[in-house]
Amino acid sequence: MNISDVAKRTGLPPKTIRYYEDIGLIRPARDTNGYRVFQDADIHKLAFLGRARTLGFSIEDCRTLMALYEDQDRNSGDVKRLAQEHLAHIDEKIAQLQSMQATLRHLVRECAGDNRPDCPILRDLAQD
Amino acid sequence: MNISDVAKRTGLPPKTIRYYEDIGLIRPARDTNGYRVFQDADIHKLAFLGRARTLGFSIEDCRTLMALYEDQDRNSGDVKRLAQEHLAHIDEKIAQLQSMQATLRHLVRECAGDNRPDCPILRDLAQD
DNA sequence: CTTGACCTTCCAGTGACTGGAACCCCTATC
DNA sequence: GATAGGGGTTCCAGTCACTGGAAGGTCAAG
Repeated sequence: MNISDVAKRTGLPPKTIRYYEDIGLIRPARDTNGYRVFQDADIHKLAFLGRARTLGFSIEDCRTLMALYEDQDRNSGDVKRLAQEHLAHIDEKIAQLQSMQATLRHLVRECAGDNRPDCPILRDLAQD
Repeated sequence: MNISDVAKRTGLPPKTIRYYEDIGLIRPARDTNGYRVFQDADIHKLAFLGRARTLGFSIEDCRTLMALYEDQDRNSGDVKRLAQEHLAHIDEKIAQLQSMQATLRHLVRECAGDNRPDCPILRDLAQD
């Protein structure tokens, strides 16, 4: 299979697939003309990576997760720890964003949003 | 005032303050020795920028907000629109993160996290 | 006069792609 | 056989908002 077919199958853009090869996450074979040839195993790996990325794991986490996936002697504890750390990270980000959200919602509600210059949002930013 | 004092006062690292000058957000004066000399107005601007950044506004948004702040003839509607767009962005991010959070929480709960290889997290990623 | 803490500029790296240029390959059609 | 198009390839630069580090100038204290 060529790269654009794989892109359709996995939902990953060709550029991203090439990038993943670049950084050593996959190693597709090559045809005599230099084109990448993807086997089922490559597609499986890319799907795995895509799913891990949509769950927000970093590329380095993905690398680790793939290694664990391929290691028959892994400990599920290692996977769980990674996932828990990532989850903690996400919890933190959500909290930060929610704090921004609350402040912004409040300010937006206060602001008339008309053609006059008076603006509670700017007043807040300037901390009057 | 020198840069490290300003850093303490505003909570922004010296590197960031220099960067903000680089991209034209501030224009501090210079001493004869080449050192930056910060006036109250500069510090005020930096505080404004710092606050806007903690609310998650992009640098370009900050530039626009500062311009609006300094424009006596502004319309608060322009400020409000910017804030609303940004808020929508944040809402979206939160929703994404919460979806990841829900999935990860579930998977982490399912995973034994012991020394055996069986792992629901990896099973999910591989979409068995 | 030296030490150490400032300050300066400039360059490179971060993460995870993404856009674009320049070029090769393959098939179909005129 | 020429050409058009739709693939593929590599490589370089840019994104965003800093951050680290090197190399060097400046200043106050002892």
